[in-house]
Amino acid sequence: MSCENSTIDTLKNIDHRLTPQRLLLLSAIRHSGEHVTVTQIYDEVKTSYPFIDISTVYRNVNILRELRLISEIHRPDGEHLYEWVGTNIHIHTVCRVCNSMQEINSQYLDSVTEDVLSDFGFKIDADHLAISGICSACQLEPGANSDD
Amino acid sequence: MSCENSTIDTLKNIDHRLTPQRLLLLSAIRHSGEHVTVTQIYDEVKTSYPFIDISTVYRNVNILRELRLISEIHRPDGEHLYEWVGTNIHIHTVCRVCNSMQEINSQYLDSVTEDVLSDFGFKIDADHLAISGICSACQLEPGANSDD
DNA sequence: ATGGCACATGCAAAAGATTGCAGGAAGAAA
DNA sequence: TTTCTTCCTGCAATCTTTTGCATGTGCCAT
Repeated sequence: MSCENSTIDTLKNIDHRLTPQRLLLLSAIRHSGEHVTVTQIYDEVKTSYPFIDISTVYRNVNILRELRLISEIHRPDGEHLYEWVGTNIHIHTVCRVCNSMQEINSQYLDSVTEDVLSDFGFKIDADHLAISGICSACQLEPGANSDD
Repeated sequence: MSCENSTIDTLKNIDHRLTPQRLLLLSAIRHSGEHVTVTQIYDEVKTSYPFIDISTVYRNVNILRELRLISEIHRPDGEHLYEWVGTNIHIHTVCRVCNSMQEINSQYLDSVTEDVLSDFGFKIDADHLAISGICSACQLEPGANSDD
């Protein structure tokens, strides 16, 4: 799996080890091509290594998140999703009615990022934000748009 | 407690009942004046009504969130915080290093909100967003700012 | 004031997520 | 290859959050 090389370097450079479990987990997230839950990762890894423990998945997911190799998205319904952070940097919109997600270019945040940095010195992570709202389809549904 | 009147109306208008537990819980969140966890709400309510169950707190917090009477903030460390949604509409910045939070005016999001609405038809909830990043203090710490 | 319905509550059990620990293994050095 | 250190894993126990159920209660209609 040559596509894992940069990841391997990233891990090695900061004193993290390449265990079979971790590689399988990385591969499962990377090749899922979408946003996955801890349970989905667990189930996927179990198909090739049935002895893996769920706590290993939780621990690794947190480590990879801290290393910013994967990003964590909080859906309005509380579910946590994880996705590979590749070269395709983007942010998400998440509909709070139907939970659908859409990727949008992170450049949409450029002006906010600039303003907040100059006014507060706060440096926004523009690479894994999930913005809650209502998608166009759900705005057409009667009642879905009532914010009163 | 006259300040609860508008809340009472909001609940009554949509088929939700005013139980003593719910009122105590509402009051606890409203008068805390800051962002609180489920456990903090539970402890606070218990001082005046020791028989309340933690599941009641969880259930009510979710109901109130769906009604958008309170907002839920996801800290980078995974903790969920709740705060009263009053007239002071704002968004939060949350430092992923020290977890400190700062309120900023939601007008900072106006341009993004406009752009995303016109380009995708997605209507952003600009009233309870928590933006992850690094605060000015933590940017000065050696190592905290390494994004490589 | 009373009756009835639907929602809310408390309890207990289940499901989901985290943590401590002892053994095992990755990676560096010789 | 061998040894050593440090991190990682699986297991079990624990903590947190959610859910099912029977009972209780707010609130509308009468």
